[in-house]
Formats: sequence, C-alpha cells, structure tokens
Amino acid sequence: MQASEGATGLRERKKRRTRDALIRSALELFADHGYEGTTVDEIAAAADVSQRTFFRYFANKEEVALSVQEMVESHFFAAVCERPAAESPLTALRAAVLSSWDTIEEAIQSVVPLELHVRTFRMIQSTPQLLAAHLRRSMELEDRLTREITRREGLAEQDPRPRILVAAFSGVMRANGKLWAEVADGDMSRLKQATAGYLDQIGPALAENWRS
Amino acid sequence: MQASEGATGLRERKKRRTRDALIRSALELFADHGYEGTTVDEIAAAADVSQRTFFRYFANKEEVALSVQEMVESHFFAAVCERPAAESPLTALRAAVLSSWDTIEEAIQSVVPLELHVRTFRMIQSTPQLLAAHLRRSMELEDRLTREITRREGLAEQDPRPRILVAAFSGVMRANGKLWAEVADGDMSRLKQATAGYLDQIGPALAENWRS
DNA sequence: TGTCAATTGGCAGACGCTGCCATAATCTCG
DNA sequence: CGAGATTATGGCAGCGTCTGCCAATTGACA
Repeated sequence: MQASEGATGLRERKKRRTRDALIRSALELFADHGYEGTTVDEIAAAADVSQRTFFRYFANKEEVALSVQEMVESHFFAAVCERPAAESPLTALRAAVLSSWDTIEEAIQSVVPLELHVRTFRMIQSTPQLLAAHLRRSMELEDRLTREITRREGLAEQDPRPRILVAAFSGVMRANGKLWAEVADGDMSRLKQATAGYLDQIGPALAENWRS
Repeated sequence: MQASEGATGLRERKKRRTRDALIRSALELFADHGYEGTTVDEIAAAADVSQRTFFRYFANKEEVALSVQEMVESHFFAAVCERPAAESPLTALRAAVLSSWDTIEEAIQSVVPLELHVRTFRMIQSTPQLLAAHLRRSMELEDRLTREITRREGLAEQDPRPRILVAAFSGVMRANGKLWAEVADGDMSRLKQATAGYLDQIGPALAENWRS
C-alpha cells in the first residue's frame, strides 16, 4: 500500500503503459480512418494486445475515444473546487476554465500529441454516436458542478439556481467548443480570448429587451 | 399527389399501421423486460414483421424508443414558432411548453397509451445509451430553437445571447424532466405547476449574490 | 522458491445492423 | 381491367461490438 501516485509496482506501470498504448493507437487509427472505419480488432492489434484485453481496459469503443476528453474535464472540475469561496459562482467557473487550460496540456502530452487530441475533439463533434456519449458525460459533469456550487454557496439541495447557472455556463462552453472545432487552428490563446468574450454575455443574455 | 395529410392511399395507411405497431410492441416489451433485455427480433416478431423490416422503419433500436419523445419535441417546437412576435423569447418559450402540453396528449394516445409513454420516459432517463441519444437530439432542438429566436429578434447569427438563453431554458427543462421522472405520479397539472415555478428562477439565477 | 492473486488470450456465441436478391404487394396508366 | 413500373417485405449471409468462460501466463509477497 503506497501513498497515492508514483509507480507502485511493475504491474501498475505495465497496465498504465498498455492503457496509454491503446489510447494512442486508437486515436491515431481514428484520425486516419475515422471512428466507424476503425475496428476494435485493429486498435488491439496496433497496441499488441488481444481484443479481449481491450475490453478489459475500456467498457466500449466510445470510451477510448473520449478518454482524453475525460482527463480534461476532471482537470477542470478539480480547478473549480480549488477556487476561493469568496468568488461568485460564475467568476469561479470562468476562472477555472481559463486556468485549467494553462496546465492541462502537459498532462495530455504525456499520453498523446496535442494535435492528435485536437483532431479527436473535432471527430467527437462530427460523429453522432460519440457526440451523444460526450453529451451524456457532460451532463454528469453538470450534475457535479451543480452540487459543488450548491455546497460552496450553502444553498439547499433543491434550489434550482445553481443548476440553471451551470446549464447556462455549459451551454456557452458547448457553443464555444463547437465553434472552435469548426474554425480552429489549434491556437489556444485565441480560444481563451473567445471563451472569455462568450462568458461575458451570460449576464446580458438574460436581460430582457435585446432589441433596444 | 394529395395535399398534405389525410390517408393518401392504402400503401401509406399500411405503413403507418406497421410503424405504430412496431412502436407499441417495442415500448411494451421495453416496459416489461427493459431496453437491453429486449431484442430487435422480439420487437419485430411482436409486430409481425421481419427483423429486416424493423430496420427499414427505424435506423436503430434507439430510434423506436425515442420516437414518441420525438413527437413531443417537434410539437413543442411548432408551438414556439407560433408564438406572437411581440413576446419576449423567454416568455414565448415558457408559453409554448405549457400550451403544447395541453394538446400533445391525444397525439400520443393515437400511438400508445399515455401511461406507457410515461414509463418510457423514465426508462430513457435511466438507460445510459438512451439518455445519450436523447441528449444529442435535445442539442439539435436547442440549435433549432436558437436559430428561431435569432430570427424572431432580428439578431445577427453570431450573437451568442439566444444560444445562452436557450441553454439556460433547456437546462431548466432537463432538471424538471429528471425530477418528474423520479417522483412523478404522471399528474400533468402538477408537472405544469412545477415547470412554471422552475422557469421563474431563470432570472434570479443569473443575478449575483445569492447569499444575501 | 513456492503459493496466491491478477492479467491475459482465445474461443464461442448473442445481438445490432447492412447488403443483396427474390418475391409479393400496391400503384399507374393505357 | 390488365400489363408494367414502383415499392415494401422476407430471408440469408456476413461484419462488428461486446460478454462469459476457462486455461495459461505473469507479477507479488512471504
């Protein structure tokens, strides 16, 4: 029983290597032949394991495609939890997104090249099955964010306001991501700028009388 | 070439009957044995057609499970489009939900008993694969709503405010539906009341300083 | 070094879904 | 009404995802 991280034993390290190899192989094959154009057998063969072993690491084909995205999201959630309690919820969410992007890149790089992740992100947006799975995960993230903000603000569990705020925030982030996927050059600084601008619109969007 | 609806020919009527039979058979089997516990072969057999024919009516197993929900959503969207242009976007959305629920029931009844639809709705919420597909469709609805509101208000396509508003609205409706699925007795009037109450929170949710 | 637990591979099989072709039902128009 | 064009259906073969099961291998630990 070691503390937490670090290479515990050979077994652990080997598993981690196998997992990373599967992710790398999968994302590369997806980038080349598309999601549906790649079979699990091919992924397993490229990572030098059996198909049966693939399914011991990932519950299904979707999961390997979304695995890096999963890292990004849990990184963001951790950033939210670390924001000072004095910040308003929206400020905390905003700051967490922007700051988490500063530190996530190296974590991604340790598994796959950044450019491959960007291509994968685009693939998720354009593959119905993956988009569906991705959205379901996003809703789970919304749930967790809602609970965290309810806790921060000391509100009752049934109070709908955190959920609504999170929904608006997530809606902005989705639109932002979609836009980025369409036009993106992979330039992170421009993405951050656009995101900040978008988030500034949440207040005005709920004020009535846009036409004035 | 007839006008629009009405029974055009024998062929059309027969197709409609087959489709309805498939939906009814599917939802009943799902209610009895769960989504994953029901095979397409069983659904087809219950509707007295071949499996091959099932897949000519529905692209996949998900689609038949979501087919009634699809009716509800397009009915709602139509209601939005019919709201007077003078109403503010949020008012229009709110009025459209409430009014569309008044008139959708008979359309549902013409395909399946209402109670079966309620059970199906619950099943969708609790079956990961169906929830994912449902959310993807919901995002498509959000896109359409966003475009419609942008049009109504005469805004530029890039203006993010409609999208944010729709996201907040949809978030409320999702939370609402989830709650309803958990505690619901199938009582529509109570659902409508709860929804109205929820929607009233959108304004306050975006005001800062909840703690005061 | 020997025992125990975890990891892996391989195989059989269920299920979702598609392409293909033959057959049967409806439609259209002379 | 009837012949020919359209369209719906059934059946089958086959690919791909995913699971259960068992045997063999590999790392952990005393």
